[in-house]
Amino acid sequence: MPTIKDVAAVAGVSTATVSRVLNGERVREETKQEVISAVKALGYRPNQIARSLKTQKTFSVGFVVPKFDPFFMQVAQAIEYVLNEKGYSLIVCNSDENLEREIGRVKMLSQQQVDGLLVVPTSGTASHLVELQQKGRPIVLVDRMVRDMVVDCVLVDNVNGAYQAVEHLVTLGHQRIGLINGRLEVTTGEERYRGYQRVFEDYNMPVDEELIGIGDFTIESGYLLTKKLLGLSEPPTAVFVANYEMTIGALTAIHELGIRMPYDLALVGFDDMELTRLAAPPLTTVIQPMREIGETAARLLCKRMDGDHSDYPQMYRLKPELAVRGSSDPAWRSV
Amino acid sequence: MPTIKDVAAVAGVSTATVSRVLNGERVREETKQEVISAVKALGYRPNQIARSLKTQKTFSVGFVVPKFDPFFMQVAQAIEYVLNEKGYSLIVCNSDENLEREIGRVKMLSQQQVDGLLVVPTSGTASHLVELQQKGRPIVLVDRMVRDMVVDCVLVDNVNGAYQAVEHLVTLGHQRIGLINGRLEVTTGEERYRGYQRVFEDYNMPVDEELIGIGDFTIESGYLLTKKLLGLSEPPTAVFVANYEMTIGALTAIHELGIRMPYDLALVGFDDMELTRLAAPPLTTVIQPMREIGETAARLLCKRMDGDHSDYPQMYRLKPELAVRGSSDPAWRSV
DNA sequence: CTGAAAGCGCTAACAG
DNA sequence: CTGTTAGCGCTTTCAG
Repeated sequence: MPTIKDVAAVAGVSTATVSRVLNGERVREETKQEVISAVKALGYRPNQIARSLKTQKTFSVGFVVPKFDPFFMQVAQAIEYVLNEKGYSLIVCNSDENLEREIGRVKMLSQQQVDGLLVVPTSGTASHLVELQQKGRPIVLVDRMVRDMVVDCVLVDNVNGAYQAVEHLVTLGHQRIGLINGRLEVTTGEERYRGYQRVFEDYNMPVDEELIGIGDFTIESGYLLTKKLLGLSEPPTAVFVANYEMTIGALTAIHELGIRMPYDLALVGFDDMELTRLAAPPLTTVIQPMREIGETAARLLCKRMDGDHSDYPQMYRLKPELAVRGSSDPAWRSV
Repeated sequence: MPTIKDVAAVAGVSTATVSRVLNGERVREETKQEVISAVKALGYRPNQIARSLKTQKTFSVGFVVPKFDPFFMQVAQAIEYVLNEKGYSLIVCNSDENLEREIGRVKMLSQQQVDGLLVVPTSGTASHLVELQQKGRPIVLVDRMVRDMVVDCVLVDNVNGAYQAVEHLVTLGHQRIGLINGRLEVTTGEERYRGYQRVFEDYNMPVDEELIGIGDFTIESGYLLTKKLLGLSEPPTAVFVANYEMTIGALTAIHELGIRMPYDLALVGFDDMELTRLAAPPLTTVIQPMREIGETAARLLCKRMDGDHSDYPQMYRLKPELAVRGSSDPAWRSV
């Protein structure tokens, strides 16, 4: 691999001049051309590592997700797109919904000297993030928050999303409405739970604790909790499932039990993936703006990496939207 | 951020000694302890960039995918897992099924000095990859091949997968079998096409070109091609759809047209995602071993990065498996 | 076993 | 406008 020295030698100039040409600084047109042809002749490409060491800028950012699932990957795609526009590359890491691993990944990214970090935190603990932050690396939390940390974040209004979902079920006349949710330490879990509760408050209905299932946002746990709820002596007539993976699990259980939606059970799920419209019947879901989440987070991070610290800390609360379809509404008809 | 110098100063030793401790070389136990406590006291973390510059090893590898879709992300997850075990981090890039972008991403990764590269090539052109390869960077192609390049690759036996799918349909008595496929320049497209053809050869049946739809592996094109096939004066009685995204598109069209599977139309799709078992009826699909693809590719790359060039070039052809379910087989019953 | 010193490839003052 | 020079933070001979 040729270095800047080789280029300088071939072009008959100093390395400084080559560097200037490479970085678009003013250089006499003639010498510039010589440098350029030397670069071409050698097939030279600047070594980003060396550049980074000097400039303290790596043009890479990390994104730590709890899972490579469709939701986070859609967000990742949007992030990657925005970042690449600005010359950054994205290092995607999987924390596996496990704090130990999350800490490991963050540490690794930190040592790789990423210019910024996007994290979907696995739990409420934040010390490893705070540490990084204090070293001056911009961090933006995505989709989930942590307590005890002042930090930029891009979130969805989960309370509102859950509220819309459950209120919709109430409006349809349901009283016994089950909730299938993830761990409450995860802010999305806690917020969706709050949205659920709030509907009961507002409509002055009692909450039956028996109908509240707490799992871990996986397909498996959605499946198990649904089975459990439907096996109660007085099963719910409607269920709200608080994320995509659990929705898949719930559907599996429902299919298995031969339960017909929306007649035997009305269901509102979460996230608008392909599955949603293709299921039979099509699923009523709370749609999260995945693309917008990613773009917003990436732009905010870029702003911070550019040294613009205005309005810190900034918190976005993007609005989810309820799409009513056949799984909840007997009157629903395809367009 | 403290540097190795600071640690050396605090510990009262030279930077060389600190480096030795950090890298596990033999150092007198006593001095070692002093270094360790200095490291802790300062919260020191080695700068991977500086280390990389010296050692010519970045402990990062790139993965270029045509899309952040479920199939590639499952593969990515497996890759990430294996790589992280060995201390590497994974930079995931999206070529958007576009050669220009692919070249851009590869160039970026090359400048980031990744230690190795995993690529799902967008097209048959390979010059940008050959170039990198000649610079001594290990490359492993994943899922797709390119012509005119001697390179390690981890592929699926697509001919066989398609063959199984189509033969299954023939066995069920179908004669007019549609094919919904991606571009033939993409090797997976070409191979699945060949598997389709081969069944017709082997069973001595004529291929009706009218029933062959060539799209681009997207949901949209799966949708359009399905509509087109089903709108023929003599529509097929069965369809084989050659990837997951197109399968989703096909299902959308089928639902829209109110066609009942498997009675009006038998369908075999590709890839075993959640959707598969939850669709009504459950989908017969060709299952690709996504996890194995990722693990195999990652291990092979690691081997190359470790300097082991035995059996070069190595080509894996992992075996897909046909899962027969209700969308093709009237006799199918859920377990 | 440890330290001094060179240098990985590049950029950025500072001179000229 | 261009060259010289001094590092960025780390590893690695080579001496001691």
